[in-house]
Amino acid sequence: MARRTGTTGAETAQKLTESALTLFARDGYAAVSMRAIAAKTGIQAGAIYNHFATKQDILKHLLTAHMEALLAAWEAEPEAGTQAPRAALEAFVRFHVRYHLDRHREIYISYMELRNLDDGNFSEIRRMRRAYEAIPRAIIDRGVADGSFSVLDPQVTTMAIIATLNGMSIWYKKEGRLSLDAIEDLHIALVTRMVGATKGTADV
Amino acid sequence: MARRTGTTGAETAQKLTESALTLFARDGYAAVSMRAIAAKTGIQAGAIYNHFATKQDILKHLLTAHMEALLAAWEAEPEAGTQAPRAALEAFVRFHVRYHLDRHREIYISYMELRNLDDGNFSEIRRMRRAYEAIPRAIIDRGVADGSFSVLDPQVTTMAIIATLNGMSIWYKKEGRLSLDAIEDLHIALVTRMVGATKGTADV
Amino acid sequence: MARRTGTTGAETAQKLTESALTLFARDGYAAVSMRAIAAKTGIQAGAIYNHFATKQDILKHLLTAHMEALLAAWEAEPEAGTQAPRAALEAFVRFHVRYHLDRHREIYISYMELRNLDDGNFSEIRRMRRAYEAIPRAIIDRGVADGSFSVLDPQVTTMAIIATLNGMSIWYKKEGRLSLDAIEDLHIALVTRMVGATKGTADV
Amino acid sequence: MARRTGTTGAETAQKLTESALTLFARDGYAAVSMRAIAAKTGIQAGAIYNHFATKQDILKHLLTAHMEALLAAWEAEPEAGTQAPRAALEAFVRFHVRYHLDRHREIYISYMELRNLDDGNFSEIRRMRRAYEAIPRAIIDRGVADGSFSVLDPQVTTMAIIATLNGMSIWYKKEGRLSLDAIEDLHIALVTRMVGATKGTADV
DNA sequence: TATGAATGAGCCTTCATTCAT
DNA sequence: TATGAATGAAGGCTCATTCAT
Repeated sequence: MARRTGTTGAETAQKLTESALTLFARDGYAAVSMRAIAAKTGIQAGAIYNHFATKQDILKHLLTAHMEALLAAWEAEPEAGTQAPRAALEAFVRFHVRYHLDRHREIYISYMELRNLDDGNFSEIRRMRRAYEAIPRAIIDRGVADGSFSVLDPQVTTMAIIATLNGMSIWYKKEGRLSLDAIEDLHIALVTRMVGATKGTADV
Repeated sequence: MARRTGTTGAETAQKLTESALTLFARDGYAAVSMRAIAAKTGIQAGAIYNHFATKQDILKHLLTAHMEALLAAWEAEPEAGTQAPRAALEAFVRFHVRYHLDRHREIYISYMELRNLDDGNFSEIRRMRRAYEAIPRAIIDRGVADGSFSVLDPQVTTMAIIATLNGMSIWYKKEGRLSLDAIEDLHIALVTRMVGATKGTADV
Repeated sequence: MARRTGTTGAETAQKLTESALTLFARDGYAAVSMRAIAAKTGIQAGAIYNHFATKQDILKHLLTAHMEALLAAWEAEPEAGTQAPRAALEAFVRFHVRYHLDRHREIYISYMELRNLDDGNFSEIRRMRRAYEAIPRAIIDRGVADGSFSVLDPQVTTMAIIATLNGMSIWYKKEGRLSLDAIEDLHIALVTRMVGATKGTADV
Repeated sequence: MARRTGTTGAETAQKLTESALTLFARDGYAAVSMRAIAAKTGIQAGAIYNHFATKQDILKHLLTAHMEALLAAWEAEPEAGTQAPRAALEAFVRFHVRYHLDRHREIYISYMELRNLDDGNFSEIRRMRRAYEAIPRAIIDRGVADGSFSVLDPQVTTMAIIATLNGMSIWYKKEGRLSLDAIEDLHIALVTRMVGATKGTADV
């Protein structure tokens, strides 16, 4: 029939992305049907196409929006990237932990659904992901350069830090044993050790 | 329309698991069709059912076989778990790195396809995975107890180590910049730092 | 790829039941494919699922609709069940013959496809069938009670009458040797004899 | 592998027909797979083809064997067809009831699975069935000719008798309310009435 | 914008049958 | 004769997508 009174296209689109995010994270992109997304949203499958051209577009939108917001959020951090390496790394860890606290689903599909992106979309997301990974890498490089850090291999160390932080973003539950503050402190300590920080405030 | 001369069932079953492993790792369980597995194996889709009852069974077999072999391999390690914490952790890292060197696909699907397992199968795999994760955890606990290690939280540290090692297992390519020996050394160093090892031979 | 101009869902559903009825009656439920039903209806197989959830549902619908209509038609008969036994039995035979005249297929699948119903559906149809068979049984009981009929066993007599009438419904063809009136008269005579009617108008 | 010691082909073939008879009667020809027949027999599906060329052949064999045995059994009846109409009809009913007592399955598939026969097989079975139906028809004709019976239409009466007897063969259970003798007597009485027998012993 | 009906492709699985062993 | 592995076709059903309304 027609639009239900009081709803707007933007609202529907927003609800659709929310539904898709939940379902993709829970069941995986390939296992989620357009009908399932529509049902969770309270509309029929055909109506999705008023908002997204394809199922692929929904995934792309989810991942792009997440990465863009993530990068923008880091940019918005006060003094992002301007601090001394030790403080910068600590700030990055804190930022990552806090930013992903309510974004389990986003970070999960960001790593699980990459292979379901079409080539072009994949490249775009990979570019953004690399931009994000470049943040800790740059901090490490600066730390190595000024002697704050001592690492055997900056790239491997970066990968290990990213893996540790992403892993945590997935398993961490607010209701769990550890508070957010504790999680932050633990990971700052871990990361500090991984880079072989030799001086500064947060020594563990 | 019958068996081709010279073939046996065991051969076909083996080829099927190999095909499925490759395809599941590349495209994901849900995106791989029985026809695709059959085609890669050189048979018709229907013939798969002489070897596996369902598509789900193939996945289960792949994951179970991998986890069983992994646990058995660790058990077969000389002095597994009997060494001092520092040496034991080093041995574990070395084992993990070497064991997974040619098993990108297995470790990948072990983490990516868990959600595609039926409930019963999922529980079984999770149990085995926890058994594997208990290995570094036990080493850490021993190290904390005897003062070899200093960690803020043994569980979080274990998770971080697992995440680091698994991440590496996925991105590492033999033809890449780093040799296997280098990868081993780098990760031993990283993990040693993560546990705050305070004494012993492998200090970095 | 969408609805063809001028068609409606109700029309398609109606055509589907008609197609299924014909095919089930001719080839049997198990031997008829959804594709065959769709083809006879002029749509693709997948479109059937906009109207029926499963193949089983089509069969259930066919049988339920038939039995409901049959029972409702008897209820709608003037003086249904209020006449004297002899007249009531005659009315029932006449009703059965006339009602099934154009319903060869319905009565055929009602007896042939019962075993292809799922348990729940089977029970429901059996209940309705028993309600229909209770009609002649009640008449016979009344006739026995008031001395109009003389039967050795009311239940066996009822079964024999039902078998006779259903058999006729299946082999009778309008274009055949016998007119509808003749068929009616012949079966009234047969049934009258079967119940050992001892008095009344329709004596043969 | 090879033949299991102590079994012969004839034994296997016999067990196969028994399995098929049970399964066809219970689930219908189309719903029974060669694998199901093999499993019930204790062999693999492929081995069936040492005994029957096709699934269709099994059905044909079942129906042909049943009809041949039925006709032969009637031929073997003492004085078959030589008695006076009244006695002959009584003998036929008695024969039919007794012969089918342990042959629910045979008579059931004889009526249910006709449509699953290929054209040639169908014709052959129909010919035999007609030969069987000709038996009561001939008796009726003789009875009408000599004044023992009074029927409005011999063909319709024959069909009604066949329908009554077949129906009984299907619903009758040995453990039920009625003994075999009672069933015989009841049906002799019913059939006697249906043909309007005017004189003779078995008057009811 | 949304619905509901349709398409055409594809999916997992089953099946009758064949044949090397 | 029997097994076990294979084929090729088909079956019920789902799906992304389209489009008249």
